[in-house]
Amino acid sequence: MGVVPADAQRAESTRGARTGVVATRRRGDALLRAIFDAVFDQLRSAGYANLTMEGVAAAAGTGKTVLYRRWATKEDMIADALRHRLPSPGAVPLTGDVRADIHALLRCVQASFNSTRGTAFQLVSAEAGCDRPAVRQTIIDHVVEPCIQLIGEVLHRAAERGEIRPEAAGDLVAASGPAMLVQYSLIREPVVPDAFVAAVVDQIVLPLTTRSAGAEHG
Amino acid sequence: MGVVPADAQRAESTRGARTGVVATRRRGDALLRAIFDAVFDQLRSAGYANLTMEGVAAAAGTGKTVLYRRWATKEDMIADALRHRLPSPGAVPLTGDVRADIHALLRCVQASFNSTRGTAFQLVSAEAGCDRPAVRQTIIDHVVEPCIQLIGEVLHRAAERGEIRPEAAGDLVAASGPAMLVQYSLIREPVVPDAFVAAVVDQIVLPLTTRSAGAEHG
DNA sequence: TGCTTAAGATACGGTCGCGTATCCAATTTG
DNA sequence: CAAATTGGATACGCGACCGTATCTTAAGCA
Repeated sequence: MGVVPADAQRAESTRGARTGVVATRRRGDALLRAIFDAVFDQLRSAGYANLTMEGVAAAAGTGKTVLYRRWATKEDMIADALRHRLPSPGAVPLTGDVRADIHALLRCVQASFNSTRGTAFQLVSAEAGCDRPAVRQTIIDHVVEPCIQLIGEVLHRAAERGEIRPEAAGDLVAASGPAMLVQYSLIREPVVPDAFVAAVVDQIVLPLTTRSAGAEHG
Repeated sequence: MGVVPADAQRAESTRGARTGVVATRRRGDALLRAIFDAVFDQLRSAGYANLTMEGVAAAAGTGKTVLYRRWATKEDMIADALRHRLPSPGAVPLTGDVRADIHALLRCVQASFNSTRGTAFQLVSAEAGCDRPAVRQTIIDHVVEPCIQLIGEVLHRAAERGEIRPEAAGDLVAASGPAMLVQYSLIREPVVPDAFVAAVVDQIVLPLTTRSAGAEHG
């Protein structure tokens, strides 16, 4: 073996069957993109618990070798995939309009689901409370915390301008928007629709900021 | 082998080291409780992805045999553990007082975290968006949906009595409380403190129900 | 065109966990 | 106390996946 005509096998290789193309060999970014697609594909179909390097390699139409050349562990690979796909809340331009800014920041959280095929929070919580939270922290640090933080700042400045009631500029209100999106992704379906984001802004976050609301509670 | 004195080994068995007791053999419910403790222990320390039957057996001070006598698969075992440990929202007595009832129902969601060592939502989302959500559905069906449902009814009746604004009796407001608790458990720490539940009631849910709130939005 | 780099197939030993079978001993039952 | 039951310890074959090594060949570059 090894002396057999290799081209015969090559003709019906896995990759050919997947793309339908005559097996053009990918490199660099194109390959990387295919791998990341495969990662989220696998997360979605098999779940985090059952994701394997071999499965990802097969889904990407490549070999384990290629993966191990880039990442030492499964966690590294996933964390890297996230870093490439997750949006950056810090890059969201803020206008000063409370409604628009909160909406923009929540769409950022929404994008973190949709850009990862709805698996982002699956990842966060697959390791929740676990002793070694490897992947989990990537998402929290990269998207959720910054978004809550920025929403908090938006609220705080609005409160200083007197646009909203001062009590609304607290941690809980700032966290309410992201919480609703997470909830939706977990309970309903992985991908959060635009309409839901808008509904959260108008029926949850903004109502909490209006002048008279909640004065008698607390 | 097999003819060696078995008592010599028995003296320093795993179970003895764990309980400090002279290895009294458990049965029925006592054994079941030890197994469920071990399940949540393992979920917490190793995570859902790394939970194994052998690990649970070892942690419970028993053998795989005992587990397989009761459950066919890992998922069955975990689902059963949940069914035994999760609170029943339907059993919460409702008084008619909006604040008290919502508080009671949210404490039920809180209890679903704390009674499972904070692993309940870890489980929900470990399989979020996955093709075969085995364990996930148990928690959603058993606690989260009923709680949201009941909160919705409480709000609805309060709206009919004119105690809260009618728009607040919608799905989003009903879901906001549980969403905040899930968020906390995932982002901050697995176990949700009492004070946080109270803060959610008074700073999020109730403010959303007050008369004037949010009239101009949406 | 020839050289260098990296893709991708394949094979391999090793480990881990699965699920079963087997046997022994502790409880419970009558 | 004898019988029936169930807990508990191994042992074992099996398959999946890991991580590495090897080799061929396509892609990019000078």
